[in-house]
Amino acid sequence: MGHELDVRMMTGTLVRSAVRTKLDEWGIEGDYPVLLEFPRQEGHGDYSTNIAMQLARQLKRNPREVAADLLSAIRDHDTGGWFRDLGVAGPGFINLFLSDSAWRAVTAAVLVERERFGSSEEGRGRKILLEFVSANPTGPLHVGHGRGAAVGDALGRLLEFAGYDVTREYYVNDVGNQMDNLGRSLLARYLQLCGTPTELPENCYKGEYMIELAETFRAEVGDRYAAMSEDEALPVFRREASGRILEGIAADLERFRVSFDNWFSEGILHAGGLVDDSVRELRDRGELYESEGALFFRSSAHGDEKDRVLVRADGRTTYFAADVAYHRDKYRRGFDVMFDLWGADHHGYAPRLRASMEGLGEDPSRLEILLIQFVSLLRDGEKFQMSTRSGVFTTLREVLDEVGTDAARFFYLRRSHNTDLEFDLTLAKTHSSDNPVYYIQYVHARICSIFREAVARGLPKVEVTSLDLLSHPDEIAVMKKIARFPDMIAETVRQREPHRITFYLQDLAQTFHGFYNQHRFLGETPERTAGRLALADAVRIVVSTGLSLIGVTAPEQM
RNA sequence: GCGCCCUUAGCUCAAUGGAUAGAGCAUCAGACUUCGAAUCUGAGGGUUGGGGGUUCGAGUCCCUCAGGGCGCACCA
Repeated sequence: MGHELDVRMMTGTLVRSAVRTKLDEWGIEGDYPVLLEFPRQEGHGDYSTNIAMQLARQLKRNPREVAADLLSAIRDHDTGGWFRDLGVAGPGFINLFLSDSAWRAVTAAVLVERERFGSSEEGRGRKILLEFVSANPTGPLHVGHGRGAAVGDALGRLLEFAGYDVTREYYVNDVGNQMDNLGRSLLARYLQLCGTPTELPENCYKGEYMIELAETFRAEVGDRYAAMSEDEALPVFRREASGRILEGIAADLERFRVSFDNWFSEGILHAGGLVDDSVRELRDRGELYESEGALFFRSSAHGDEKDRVLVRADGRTTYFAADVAYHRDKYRRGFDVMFDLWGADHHGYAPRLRASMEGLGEDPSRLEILLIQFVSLLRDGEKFQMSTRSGVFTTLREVLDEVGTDAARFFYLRRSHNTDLEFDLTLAKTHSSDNPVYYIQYVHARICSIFREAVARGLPKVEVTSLDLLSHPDEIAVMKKIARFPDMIAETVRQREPHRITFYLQDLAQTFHGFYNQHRFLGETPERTAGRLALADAVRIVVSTGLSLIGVTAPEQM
C-alpha cells in the first residue's frame, strides 16, 4: 500500500541500517529498537532518535560520542540525499532533518494513492468482532449511547482502514425481567388510553415515549386487548414494545450513520440452548459448585473478587450466564480479537466476564473491553444531568435534531473515550469559526471552491510532477502535516483512540487556513499555480479521508 | 470500606518516558478592490491538585494524601 513512500518508515529504515552497521562494528549482538520521535520544537529536527542514549549505557561511553559515531554512519548510508541535515543535540539525541524532496515524495504518494493514503495491511485480514451500543430495547438511545456509537463506529472504520476484517454487532437484551416490566408498562399506558383506569406497575418505564408507543399501537389495533387478561395480553405487549423500540433505535443509528452487520438476540441464545451448553461446559471443567441452592462459577479463581451465580435457586439462569454463552459463541465464531464497548458504569463486570472465558479455556486477552466514560451536556455554559430512572433524559435523537449528525459525531470524538466528556450543545450547533467541525469541513469546501475556479479559468488538471516546483517553507510545512497522517492512523489504531483523528484534522486545518491567507493558489506563475493546486488536492484528499474515518461528511460547499 | 476512571492556562482540552508543557474558546490589538472572512496575524495568561520515589530525563511510571465521577445483586 505504497509504504515505500511512508516517510517515517523510509527514515526509520535508513537509520536502522546505519545503526546496525555500527552495532556489527562494535560487536554488539541483539536488536535495539530505533524509535523515531517527533520533536516538539522545529529546531530539533523533523524526527529524532534517542538510540545513542539507549546504547551508551551498554557501551559505557558518552552518549554524545555514540551519537556522533551513529550520525556519521547515517550520513554514509544516505546516498540518496534523504536528509537535509543531521545533528547531535542535548544529552545525545540525533536530530534528523529531511530534505524537501522527501516531503514532496510523500505528498506525491497522496495524489497517487488517493483515499487509500494512510491505509495499511497491518491487520492482515484478521477477523475482529466489534460489539457496541447494545442498548437494551427498553427506551430510545440517549446521549451516552451516542458516544458509544460514535466511538465504536469510528473504531470499526479505522480497523478496516488498517486492514482488519471487521464485523459490527449489536447485542439485543430481549429477555428477562426488564422485558416483562416493559410489556406491563406499555399495557398500562394502553389501558389508560382505552379508558380503563390503570395504575403504573412497579419498576415501570415512565418515559414519555411509552405513551407515544401506546398511542401508535392503539391506533393500529383498537381497543381489542383491553378486555383480555394480563397473562394473555402481556406477550403481545412485550413483543410490540421491544420490537418497536428497537426499530426506533435502528432508525436513530442509521441517521447517525452507524450500521451493524448483526443484531444478536439474547432470546435466541436461550432458545438455542447455548446458555445451558456453556453452563454444562463450565460444570464439566470443574468450574462450578452449588451453594444455597444456586449454581456458582468460581470466578474468584480467575481474578474476580468473588464467585458469581450462573443459575439461581429457582432454576432460572442469570444475565451473566447468558453473557458467558454469548461471549463463548463469539470465540466459537472464529474471531481473532473481540471488542466490547461498554458504558463505564459496567466496569466492575469486566473481571467476571474475562474469568468466565478463562474458565472455558479461552484466551481472555483476545477480549478487549473498552470503557466509554460518561457524557454530560452543556448548554449556554450550564451543565445539566440526565437520569434514566426517572425517564427524563436527553435522547440521541434530540441531539441530532439540534446539532446534526456531523457535529454530533465530531463532538463525541473530541475526547479520549477513557475520560468524561462534556458535550457543549451550544458550541456544537454554532455555525461559525468557533465550531471545529465546520472549521475542518471549510478546508475541504474551500479547496473545492479553488478547483471550481481553476476549472472556470481553464487551468490544466493536477499533475503529480507539479509538486517538484514547490520549495517555499510554508509549502513544505503543509507537506509535513500531510506526512503525519499515516503515523497518526497507526497510533490511533494501536491505542484504540479514534479521537486522535479530530486533533490531527484540526491541526491540519489550521496549517492550511494559515497558508491560504498568506499565499495564493491561482494567479501565480503557471508552474507555481500547478504546484500549489497539486498541494491543495493532497490536503483535500487527506481531510476527506480523515473525516470519513470518523463518519463526518466532507462537503464541496457550505 | 474495596475497585475502576479522572485532576494540566479563567473555560474545554493536547502532549508515543525526552529537549523551552501546547491548541481552541474567552480577553485585548490588528488583516477582506484578490482563489469563499465559516478565514488569518499578534499579545497576555502555568508551582501540570499536594508530597515522596524510580530514571541520564517524569504531566506521563510507582507509592501516598486530597478532591470529583462511577461501580461493588441469585437486576439487566
